[in-house]
Amino acid sequence: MTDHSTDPAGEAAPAAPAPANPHDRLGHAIKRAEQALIGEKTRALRTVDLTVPQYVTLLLLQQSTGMSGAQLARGCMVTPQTMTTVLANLETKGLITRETSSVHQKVLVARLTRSGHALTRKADALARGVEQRLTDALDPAEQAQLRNLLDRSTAALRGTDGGADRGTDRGAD
Amino acid sequence: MTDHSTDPAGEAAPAAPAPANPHDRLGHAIKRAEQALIGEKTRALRTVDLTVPQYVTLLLLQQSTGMSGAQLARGCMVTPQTMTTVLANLETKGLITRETSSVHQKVLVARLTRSGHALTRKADALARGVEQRLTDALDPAEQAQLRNLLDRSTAALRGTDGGADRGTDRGAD
DNA sequence: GGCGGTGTATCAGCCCCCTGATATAACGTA
DNA sequence: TACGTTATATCAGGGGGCTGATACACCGCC
Repeated sequence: MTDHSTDPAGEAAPAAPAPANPHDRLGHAIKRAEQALIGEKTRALRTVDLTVPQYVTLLLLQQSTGMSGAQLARGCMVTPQTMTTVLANLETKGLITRETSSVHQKVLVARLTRSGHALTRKADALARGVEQRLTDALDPAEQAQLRNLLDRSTAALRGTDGGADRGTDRGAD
Repeated sequence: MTDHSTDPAGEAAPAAPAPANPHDRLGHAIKRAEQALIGEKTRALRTVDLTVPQYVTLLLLQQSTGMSGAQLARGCMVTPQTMTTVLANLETKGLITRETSSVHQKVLVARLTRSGHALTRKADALARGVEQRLTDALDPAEQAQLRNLLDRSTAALRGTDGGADRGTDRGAD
């Protein structure tokens, strides 16, 4: 949209609408990168009518079929409740089937259907395309550097010093 | 928690529950860092009964009062629809007031109330505490490096070469 | 003066994600 | 065998985010 200088809420905003952030937080850069990543992936996957969580779940199932909902939740780093709805949506689409485990009456294991396999391959190609933009923009040394810095940031954020528990420990990837 | 080796869905999962990811994507590191960041901020802000989007909105209003919903949406990088619900929740809490702009009948401008100002200061202190963990873990050179790599990643992801529009162009921060 | 484009706000519907609570199945141990 | 622990799945409720669609106000142009 470029920008519109009409600014109809004019009676305030003494400086600019987005003034130079006094706390130009490093966290903001992380957030923007993640937002760009998930946004582009969402756009790419929309062409096959999949959301990002749905795609990640399918990918996990392609790698090792017959996982339970709880396993998938851990693998996708979401709560079991969230995975329940994702799986329900995937089943509605006919991409997976769920049946009780042969070794545990309570467990529902999920498997890709034929069309689920096909769509997963298509979706993965699309998602890799987005990821490719990252690896194209950074040389291998920079990629390693970025990964290192991010991992250290993650560790620092997750406390390890705070002492308190992490609530639902979904971080135990 | 830790891990349980029972693995009741056993009839599948030929390898481990979370097999070494064949595509050990860089994007995953970004996602994890952002998830840790927002998770810790959420935890910190819960003590003052605020969500992250609510806090960001308050912070924007503190910096320049009287912004419209659309301006706030752009500043927070969310859609106007989302901002509508955030503002409604903030108004219910008595932290902001909204009134029609003097220059545009259609526009509702938001202002912090007295308690809104007070809570924003408290919340900002909490959020800064989380951000502090980042700056403590990385020396200044590394921080600059991380910011640089993230910004380049964001730019690469957002295309600038893809040519297509970005859908709702909320990226115009 | 009428008209369309732009900006704004909001409703509706859907998905994701969380916390909290509940119910059931398998396992280990007394 | 009875009991408690663990893991599982699911329901209920709420916040947030998106797209799509609708409605109103302003502005500029004809």
